[in-house]
Amino acid sequence: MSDSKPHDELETLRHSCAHLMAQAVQELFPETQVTIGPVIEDGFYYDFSRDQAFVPEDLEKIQARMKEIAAQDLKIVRHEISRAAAIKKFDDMGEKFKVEIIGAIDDDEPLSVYSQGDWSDLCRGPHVESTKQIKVFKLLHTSSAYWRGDERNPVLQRIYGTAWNTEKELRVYLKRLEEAKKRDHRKLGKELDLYSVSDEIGPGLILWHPKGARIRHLMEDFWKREHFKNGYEMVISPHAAKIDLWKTSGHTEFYKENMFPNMNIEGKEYVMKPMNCPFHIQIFKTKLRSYRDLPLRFAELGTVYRYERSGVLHGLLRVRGFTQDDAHLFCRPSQIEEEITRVLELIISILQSFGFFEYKIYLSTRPEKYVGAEESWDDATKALENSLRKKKLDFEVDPGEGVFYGPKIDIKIKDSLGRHWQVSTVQVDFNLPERFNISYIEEDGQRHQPIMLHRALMGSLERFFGCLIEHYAGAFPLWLAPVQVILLPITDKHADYANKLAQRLEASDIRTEKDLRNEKIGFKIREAQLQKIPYMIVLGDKEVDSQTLAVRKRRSKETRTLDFDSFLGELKSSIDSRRIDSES
RNA sequence: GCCAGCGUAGCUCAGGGGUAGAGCAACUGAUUCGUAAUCAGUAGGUCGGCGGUUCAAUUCCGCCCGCUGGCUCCA
Repeated sequence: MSDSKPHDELETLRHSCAHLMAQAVQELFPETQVTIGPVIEDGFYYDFSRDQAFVPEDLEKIQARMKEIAAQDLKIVRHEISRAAAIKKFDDMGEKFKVEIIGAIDDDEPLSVYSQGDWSDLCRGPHVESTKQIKVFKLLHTSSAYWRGDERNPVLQRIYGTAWNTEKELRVYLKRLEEAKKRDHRKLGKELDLYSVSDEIGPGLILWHPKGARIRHLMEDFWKREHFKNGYEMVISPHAAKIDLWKTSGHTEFYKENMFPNMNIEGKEYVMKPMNCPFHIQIFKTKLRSYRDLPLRFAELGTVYRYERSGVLHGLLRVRGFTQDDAHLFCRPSQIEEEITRVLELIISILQSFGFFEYKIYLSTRPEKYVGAEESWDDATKALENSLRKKKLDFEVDPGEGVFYGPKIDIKIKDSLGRHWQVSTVQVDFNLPERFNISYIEEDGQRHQPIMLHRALMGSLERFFGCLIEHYAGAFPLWLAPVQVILLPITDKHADYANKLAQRLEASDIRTEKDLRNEKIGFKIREAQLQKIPYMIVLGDKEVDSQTLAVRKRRSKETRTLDFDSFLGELKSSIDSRRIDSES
């Protein structure tokens, strides 16, 4: 089986490698049935039907067998086969999943079988010519998956692997995996004392430790300043509301499976909020709005609670309570494009400030099931598209992938390891204005329904923080570093000078720590380095005598001797410009 | 939630049917030192929880909780 994308050479190799693996598995474990084995980013997987799961030792055996089969130089041959013959062939082999696959293929599409030695598989191809060409590969891990991704279907055993043209490419890839492991925000979160989750509190609920919270405050402060500058007003809403609000909004109908169950307060049902929008709408509704008031931009760092199945929780990236950097814009239809453009500008500017310069942007259009008039959808989609073009942002259209209430733009950031994370989103909403029956008075003196836009830039602060940790491998740029400077006196004779400097730095809003412990300087440097503190200041007799600082940066071993003012000047210029360079 | 694996000191991990061990961290003392680990000592654990098997369970079994890798979904 294969996906429908055109195959490049490496994909063909990987696909053939998946076949090679399937052959090895069936030779070693004859009771196993094959299903599908597509190419994925950086490798491939194959789903097998088998009662027992594969264990790591099995992977070694399978991999060894693959090497043997590859060495046999089996020619990989394609033949077309009639539908009836195909069904009979795979039915005889007891491959009931393959039979099912054939049943799902269009009648007019030719069926092909690829054989290598006595092993064959239904497959569209293409494949390499011989098993011998598959030299560089490694099986990575196993997991389970449902047949066709549906949990009502049988459970399959999946094996993931990777294949490359050269040993060197494989080594580079494995190195990248290792690097990603080192940068894992869960590992760094512990090592740098940024956050934790507690069994006693509950899974998916984050405790921000002082250093993590420090960064969060910096993120929030920056975010708020930028929003005030850009014509937003801050609102604050509670964490729970009566169930009726969510009935009106439609959440109990469309979002129920993601909501925390109701709680009963004096006989009334309340629910933790999974979104902020209904609250902002209530604020909009507290008075009669004129077209002169629009656009109205309500922003909130709003903490929401969503039920996520326990198995999907993941560090900071997938949690049950998180804070969205949310905003809802109410505008006239003619203002959509301008507003979207402004949102896009703000998104790009903020993401760049945090060090993300590459994006993948998706425009999702009307799905099959939708609310609102077709014409409004077309206009809004056009407005989104125009804004993207005006800002010269490359994007892909995801046809029919919009949410039922309106078209949207999603933005994924690319981190320093080339991984993509969904963060920003801008969505047009035709549903809530209708459900809550909101209106404003137009120039014509009549009530009109405003257009409502939802948008988030960082998405969730938790997730964004997780991305930041991994993007910087914990070595935050100076403006974000929880501790910016650490003072390291060589002996306790120099402690007074350190205290004095600390005071002066703190008075200038520099986040400063001092290490007055009775330890050798090498030890203090090592710890500061492991804590990824941007600036280490060594203070000994020389510095005290000359009233200077021996400055060592986290990324270089060189030290420079600076006076206080020029050191402070260097810090300030980096902080004020939110510099993201490898040096700071 | 489902499949698989894991859960031993604050952290990283070893061990294993006869009620536990290392390194780092913590604490105490000595050392006052110039750019990635100074030395010595002390203390620290109902071996995730609850049941079961057994003369005896941290070890074997069951259930529960949590974590990890996936499946599905999404900020």
